[in-house]
Amino acid sequence: MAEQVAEKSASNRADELYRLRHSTAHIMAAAVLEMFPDAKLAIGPPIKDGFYYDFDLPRPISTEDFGQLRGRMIQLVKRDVPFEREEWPKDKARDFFSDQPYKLELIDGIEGDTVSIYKSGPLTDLCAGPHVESSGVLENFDLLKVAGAYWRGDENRPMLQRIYGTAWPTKKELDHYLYTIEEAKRRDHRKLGKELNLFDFHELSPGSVFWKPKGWTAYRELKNYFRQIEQQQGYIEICNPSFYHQDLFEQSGHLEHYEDNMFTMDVHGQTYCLKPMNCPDTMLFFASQKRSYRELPLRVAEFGHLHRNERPGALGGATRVRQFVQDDAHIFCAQEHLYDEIALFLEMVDATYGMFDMEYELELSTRPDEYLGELAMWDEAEASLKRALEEAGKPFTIDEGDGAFYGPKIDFNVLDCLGRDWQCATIQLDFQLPRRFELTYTGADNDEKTPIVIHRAIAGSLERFFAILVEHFAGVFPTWMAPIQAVVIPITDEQNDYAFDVADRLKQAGIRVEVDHRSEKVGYKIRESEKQKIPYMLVVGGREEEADTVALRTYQEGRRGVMEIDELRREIVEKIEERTLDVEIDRPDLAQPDDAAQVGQEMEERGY
RNA sequence: GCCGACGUAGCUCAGUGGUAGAGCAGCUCUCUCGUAAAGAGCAGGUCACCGGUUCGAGUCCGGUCGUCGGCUCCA
Repeated sequence: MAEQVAEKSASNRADELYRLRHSTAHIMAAAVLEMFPDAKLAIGPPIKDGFYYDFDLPRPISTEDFGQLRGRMIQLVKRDVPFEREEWPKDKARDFFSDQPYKLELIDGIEGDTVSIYKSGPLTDLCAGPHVESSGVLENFDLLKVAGAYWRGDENRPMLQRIYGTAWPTKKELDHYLYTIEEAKRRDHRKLGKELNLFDFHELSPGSVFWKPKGWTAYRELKNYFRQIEQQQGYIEICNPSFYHQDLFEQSGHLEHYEDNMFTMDVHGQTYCLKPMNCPDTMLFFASQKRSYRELPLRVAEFGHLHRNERPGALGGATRVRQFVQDDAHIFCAQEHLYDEIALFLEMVDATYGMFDMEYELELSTRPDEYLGELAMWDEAEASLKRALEEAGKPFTIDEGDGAFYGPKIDFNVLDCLGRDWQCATIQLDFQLPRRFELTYTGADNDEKTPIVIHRAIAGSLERFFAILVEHFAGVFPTWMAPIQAVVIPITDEQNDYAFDVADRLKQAGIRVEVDHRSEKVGYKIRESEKQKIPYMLVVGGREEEADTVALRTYQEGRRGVMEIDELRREIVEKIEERTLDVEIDRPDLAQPDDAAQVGQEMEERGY
């Protein structure tokens, strides 16, 4: 019952935001028409957090035009122009929109003999509605950015200019939203990566991460974690080459489907390719010896370096790169292993994301219209996936028909600080690849059988996952991942020897510790350590040296007072060994006022 | 790849056609200091790259590369 009420109120809220944002889009279109009477209008829907409208304009528009555009919109809001709905026969609409080619195309796509029209001030627009009653309530908006967008999302059709804006019922919500945008920029992994000296980029290798010592240390810790849980779950790890004769990808089918994304090179008259995925060469591993049913399920991990030739405009930070490593593994198994393998993987994903306190969403994609393999196999595989999901007790959505032609899959999406969702973990069943490589194992009945392959990754791209973690933590790594876990700060040069002695004692326990022995004041060194987000700061002066202690300050808790070195060492070592999440995940900037996230999801589901 | 914006010192950024600037970081010296910035001095630039206009280009124009925001694609 309570749930129903909540649903209803979210619905009302979604309706309100829908009307508000959709109407603001119309007001913007009206203002654009005032500025550019020849503008051709495309579509202007509400979206999560705001709205956009696509235009075909006589000249490029830029944020420099926002002042004027905003001013004209405010005028329309102040005039409180009503939104009036009319129902027109299609012929009348075609006549009216005769110089608006995109509207004409939309009219042709609408069912029935009539279309609905909304008039608001100078704008008469083809629109299904609904809208607010009049524009007076639309005062809490702002214009955000301009972007290019293809008409109907088709890259073969004209490129339009899209203006993005945001709109809220109250000034408070608008201000909060604008604040979240600023706050999100502050924790952008590209900015933090530079400030914390984690990684770099260089134009001589676009789309590649240059790992610096600090970032590489944290990255290695992350990779070690994946190695460890895989090893605990009975995975074996291999390391194969990065480039292959193209025949490998001919056989796997990648050349046919993926060639545009592959780097190829001529080697003594033969064509070689950098591998874009680990699957084909893992097939070679399986085929490298005679296999028995006793070996199954065979879980083979490979942290291979992958190269994909992304289009220049698609690159971005460490989240979208040309070379990366996946925490990839392929499980060779029989039909009867499917359920257990899927269930085991769901546990691993949940444990990992839980360890980082990350939210994620699950989506099951089922058999597409064009598929390969036997129907019965598909049905059984999908049933296994569904049952594992249900028994894991996590909510999931089903995307019917969105599976790959070679098998169904589950995708796991996590949200980054900008609210973008990234596909990280994935588990895909594959009935085709083993056949293409003619893989077999000997069954208990001495028959040769074809295994099923499961592709799976928890982080997906380690580079991307690392970037998401940086944003998630706002640069404050838990102690086990921190590049420098402790810094010893002598108060004067007198304590330098003692400081190095303390550092040595911690180093012996495997703790990453440095001594800041520069001739600077304590305050200065503390400030530097705070800025570098070092979890443990150990101040040593005359008193500490005398008593063989340190004055402890931590990033999370501030001053903690004097501590014995053994006790401190135990505390840090335990956190490292347990991989304790000893940082607060600070999400105030991610929090939406009330239920905007739910509303956003609902709007998405309705196809707004 | 497409649309748009941007590219000046290691970093953050000033510089509207007439001698390339600041803060921080770096180096040297002084200070030896008790929990988020001590002081002084020095050094640091082919203004992304290529071409054009001009007596003269960081500045104007064209191209290339890169970065960013989107679109398309996607881990």
